[in-house]
Amino acid sequence: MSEIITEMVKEKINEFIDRSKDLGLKVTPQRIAIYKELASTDQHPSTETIYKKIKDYYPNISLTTVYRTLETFEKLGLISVVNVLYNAARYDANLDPHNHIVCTVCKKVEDVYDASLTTLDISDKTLGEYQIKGYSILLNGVCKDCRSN
Amino acid sequence: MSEIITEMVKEKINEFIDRSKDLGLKVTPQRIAIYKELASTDQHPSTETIYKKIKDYYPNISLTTVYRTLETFEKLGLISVVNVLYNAARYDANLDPHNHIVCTVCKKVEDVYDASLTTLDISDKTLGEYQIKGYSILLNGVCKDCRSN
DNA sequence: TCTTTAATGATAATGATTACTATTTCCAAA
DNA sequence: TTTGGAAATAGTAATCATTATCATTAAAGA
Ligand SMILES: [Mn+2]
Ligand SMILES: [Mn+2]
Ligand SMILES: [Zn+2]
Ligand SMILES: [Zn+2]
Repeated sequence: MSEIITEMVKEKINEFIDRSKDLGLKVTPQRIAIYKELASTDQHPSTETIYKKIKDYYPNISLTTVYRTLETFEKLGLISVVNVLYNAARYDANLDPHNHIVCTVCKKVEDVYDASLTTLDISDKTLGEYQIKGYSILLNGVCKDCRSN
Repeated sequence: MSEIITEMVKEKINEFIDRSKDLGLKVTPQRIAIYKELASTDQHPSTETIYKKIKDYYPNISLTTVYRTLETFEKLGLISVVNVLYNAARYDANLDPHNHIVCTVCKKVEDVYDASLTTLDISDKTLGEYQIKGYSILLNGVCKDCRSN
């Protein structure tokens, strides 16, 4: 299992490197580390969380670099921001169509795959004044752990 | 028109006062001012914006009070938070079922009334592990002004 | 009116993010 | 393979939004 994940992550990193080159982004060890951490989890980590993980094996990476890099990746569409909480931004390297649910108690963010939520027809509905680009659905509830607490 | 809005707002304020009493909240001039500003607009203002408006006629109101009061109102369900941007929280006194669209350029937030978006069946779908409370849909696009720019 | 307790205002503290700048490093061209 | 220069990084200071603290004030029931 962990082997398979590692292989998948390796693939993703290679794709990431290719895309970086296409985009004219320099491929640095920091950027690879940041992308790798994000691609290795489905936890939607914050900047700080990613920073701490990398610190373990790359002790002199700068928090500033992590902030800047995540922002760069996001602007270029290499990753996405999961805008869920009112404090820290949470990131996601998974670009497959999906939505998220947040536990209102422990603030955990999990993926929700449901075709009926990713295929809403919003083209003509809504405000005619807007040129609609997309939408995101954020569900909220209480997770199993927090219910049994 | 402006007369009619004023009447509607007056009504809302009276309802707000009644609800406050029911909830055991003290009715203070600060609270009335904050609720009034929020009930008078469809712009989804931030704390800072509300604070500045009130300052004009109530110069010694404290920014802290505005923060604290909006949080109190939100916790009690008197208003809602529109979680759209990554910086400041935006509030809404309009509790009718509706969603929001953000202009990705100017960050304006507008209401979207569309029954098909407010009546999604999320009860059984999604993660069985969660006890679902609700959902919010955030559309994004470019507004008319920003397209003609 | 009096009393109690919640609410407020002033200010300090915190947490997340951004700005700045000197130094380093990627990488394309020679 | 070297090398020049632009891009990226690290370290630090600054900023912005929000929260904590605490002494003072005021709403509202007795
Ligand atoms: Mn996700
Ligand atoms: Mn609204
Ligand atoms: Zn939970
Ligand atoms: Zn706009």
